Amino acid sequence: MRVTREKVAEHRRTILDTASRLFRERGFGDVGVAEIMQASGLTHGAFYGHFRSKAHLAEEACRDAFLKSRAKWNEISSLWSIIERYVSVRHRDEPSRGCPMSAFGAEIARQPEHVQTQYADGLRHQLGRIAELLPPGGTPEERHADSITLMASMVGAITLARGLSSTDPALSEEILSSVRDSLRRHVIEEHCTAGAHTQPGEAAE
Amino acid sequence: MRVTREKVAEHRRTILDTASRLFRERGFGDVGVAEIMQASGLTHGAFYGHFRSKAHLAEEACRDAFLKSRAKWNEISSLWSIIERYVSVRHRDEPSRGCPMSAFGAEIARQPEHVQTQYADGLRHQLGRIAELLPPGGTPEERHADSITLMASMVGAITLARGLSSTDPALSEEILSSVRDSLRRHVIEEHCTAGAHTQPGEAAE
DNA sequence: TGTACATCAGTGAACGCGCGTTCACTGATGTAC
DNA sequence: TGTACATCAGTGAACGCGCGTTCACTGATGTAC
Repeated sequence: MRVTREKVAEHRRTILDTASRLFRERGFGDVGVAEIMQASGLTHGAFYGHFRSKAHLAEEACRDAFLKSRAKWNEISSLWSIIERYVSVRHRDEPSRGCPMSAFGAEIARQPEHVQTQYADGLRHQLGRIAELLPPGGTPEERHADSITLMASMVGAITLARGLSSTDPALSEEILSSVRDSLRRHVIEEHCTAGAHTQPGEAAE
Repeated sequence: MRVTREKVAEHRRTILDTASRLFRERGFGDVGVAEIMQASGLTHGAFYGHFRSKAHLAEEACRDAFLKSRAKWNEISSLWSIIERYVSVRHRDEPSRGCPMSAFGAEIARQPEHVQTQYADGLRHQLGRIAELLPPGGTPEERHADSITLMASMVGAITLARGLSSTDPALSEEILSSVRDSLRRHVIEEHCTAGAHTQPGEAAE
């Protein structure tokens, strides 16, 4: 049965939100069109009125996940706050609401190129945001390189911590705290004029 | 037709090698039993004479991938050599012969628990090996924490670099070189007595 | 060492199942008068 | 504003396909004499 134009737009957004969430939680391959539609309160047949294919949905869902991530990061005004929230037990346990880079992991490299393009765009934006929040100092190239190493540490920490959360929760949390502490020291020592060159143990909050 | 006992053992090893390679290259979900058997020179029906199920093969393949990785790391006697080889274009482009941690990424957390257990065991061994190679100094806890942060950086770098290698190869290589340089500075400056406290730019090879 | 037979690794057809996708149909919405 | 009809979003059965797994069968291997 036909529905209002407003409902159509609403359904499309719901499908996109649901897909963005489920794909991050369980990957592109393990989530089917039927499941996404059912979780969106519709039947699978209606899917192709909204999206041309599952691959096209994956592309838009990837873009959507990065947009949501960007919105969060733009609301946070300090680098340490981003690190603290990213490298956390909460983020580890909620991939469906978390960063697409950590959620998609190795799988993104096996997706169609138009999906990978969304990933690349999103990643560049996140790196830019980190560079903005990096304490002043250094050339643009150095700041860019610092953003990259910081991002890699955060993604690696979440990836490893998630892989261990069921079978070795103690080591999983240790990974998060070790990387978090290391990044705190790094950000505070190397860039903040106030706390520069203090010993790791005495680093100020 | 029946084959010799030697052939049986050889077939099992071939299946395991092939699976270990294909799973790392394309993930557990995207590689089927039939494909593994065909690549091993057998028909799919023979599979269940060697393994109880695909999940059991996944467990053994995960274990096998870590054993191969450990063997490589044990042959390398310096931390910088491990970093240099791990955070490289070559490793990025050959996941099938590379580190299972970077290859499995987020997917490992969705595998059966007995597969995740192999992952946890393997990860602990790799961390131990890094701790052994870390320059002397610091408490065991500090050395353990250092191993973790180093491992996280390496895994994050390869994961991100692989996700970008098709759509933004320049940034992909930049990720590898930035993280590699950062780790070289970190390892040399903070631990090596000879090169301690030199400026990043003048750090010795 | 040679023969007769039991064992069993490998083959390939077949199983049920869930996947992405298509399509004839339904009935409420949007539109023309 | 009210009526008649064309439009089209959503439904659910059906499509071909590949998946993991099973099984009757084959024929070379291993073994008992």
